[in-house]
Amino acid sequence: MSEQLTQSEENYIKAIYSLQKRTDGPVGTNDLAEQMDMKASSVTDMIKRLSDKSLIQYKKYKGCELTEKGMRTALKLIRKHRLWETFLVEKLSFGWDEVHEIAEQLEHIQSLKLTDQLDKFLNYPKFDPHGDPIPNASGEIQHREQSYKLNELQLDESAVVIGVADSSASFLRFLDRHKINLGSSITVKEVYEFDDSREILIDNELVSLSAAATTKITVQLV
Amino acid sequence: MSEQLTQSEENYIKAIYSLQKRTDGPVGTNDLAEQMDMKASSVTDMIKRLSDKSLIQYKKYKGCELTEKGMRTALKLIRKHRLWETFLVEKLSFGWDEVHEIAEQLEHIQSLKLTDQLDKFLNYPKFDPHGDPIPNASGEIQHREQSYKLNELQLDESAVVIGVADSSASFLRFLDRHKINLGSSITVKEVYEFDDSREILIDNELVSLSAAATTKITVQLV
DNA sequence: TCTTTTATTTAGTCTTGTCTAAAAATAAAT
DNA sequence: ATTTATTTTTAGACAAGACTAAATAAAAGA
Repeated sequence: MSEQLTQSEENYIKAIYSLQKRTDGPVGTNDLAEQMDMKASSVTDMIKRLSDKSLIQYKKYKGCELTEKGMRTALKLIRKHRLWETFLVEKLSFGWDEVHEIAEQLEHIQSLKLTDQLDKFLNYPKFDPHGDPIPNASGEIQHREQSYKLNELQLDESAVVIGVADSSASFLRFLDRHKINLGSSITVKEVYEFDDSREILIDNELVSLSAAATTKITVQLV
Repeated sequence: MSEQLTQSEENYIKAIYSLQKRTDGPVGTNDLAEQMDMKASSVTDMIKRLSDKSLIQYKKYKGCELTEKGMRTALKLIRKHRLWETFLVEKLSFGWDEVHEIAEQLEHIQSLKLTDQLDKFLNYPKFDPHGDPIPNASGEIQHREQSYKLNELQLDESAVVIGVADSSASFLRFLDRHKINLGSSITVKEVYEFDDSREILIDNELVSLSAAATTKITVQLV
């Protein structure tokens, strides 16, 4: 059925997926090159290979887009990545800032059964440790109800943390040190207009968060 | 400290380790080529690379042997392989005939912490699902007490199965179908001299095993 | 010992995936 | 609309890791 892809090909597919989702429309060679941390010429080469395998649709100078097949491939990879991250955090007690790199390797392991058994072992989680949805075995993604960024909340509104918009190790460590986790309940206790920073009540403790921080924290009203 | 090896290099190291253990002495290029399912010329190339990285000691036309450093590398790989096999069987309910291939991929994942956390999660197992010893974090292997092959047992002797000398899927399926597992208690109820086959009592059931089968089953007397 | 066989290495080619430098196409600006 | 700037592609090179075919060293036999 699906011919084996190299790790490199898989990485390109994932990058195209995420750029495509972000900008909605064809992905440019330079943007892809930046995302992959590679030179544009290398990207052109790979784009041709992926196009030959009909994983993407590609017109010279016009950027590329995932085909249906490419989309399925991307979702499988994302599924694996997020399941492994969940495993690492929940079963092997890794911090959520430590798992990305390792999951980046684990997502390339080839075995449908492995993925599905892992899913079962973790009890079919719907969201990973960063709050991102995990596609199920058919590639379907469970979408969240209306969510907000923490900086959109007004005085005295309460919410629960469901995700982060920045998975850099530095930001995740920042959250850890402020005891902010997935599932944490928070209440806005003060909004300072001059810099849009907020005082947040979390676990009976008051912390002050800059706008730079609150724009990266996704919450759902309660 | 230890520079990153490619998967290919790691596979060669493992193959050299196992041949070296089997024959005790320098490993010939052709033997290695056969083990790796590759051509001798390719092996010569790789041997040079590994020698440059001082993982093996190599004299032209004289075969190769792992250095201390190469030995440590091999033991780390074997540790990872066997821990993953244990994980797959014990936590993800794989059959012991299904795990080798997947562990072959998982053993290349780079993260010391991952390996050690996995070890802890599995409660520091000393032996893998095939009865092979798992090196600890320092590369030390716990050796078994005196063990025998099942074909060496005489009438009415009892023992417990601790390993197999053939990990082919076909043989492991054979064991599964005869309900022979690691830890199974067995008693020899009959020895037929003409073909050296045996009747074995296992779980209150009598099964007949050919010499071909019994020579591949490792047991410890009880 | 000389010769034949076998094991090993060398030389040269191929593919994948990267690069640099240069050319060509598209987009932006005057 | 013509020039300038940007983006993308092409051409050619290189390293890793495999191959085939040919050469050479070592081992075995007569």
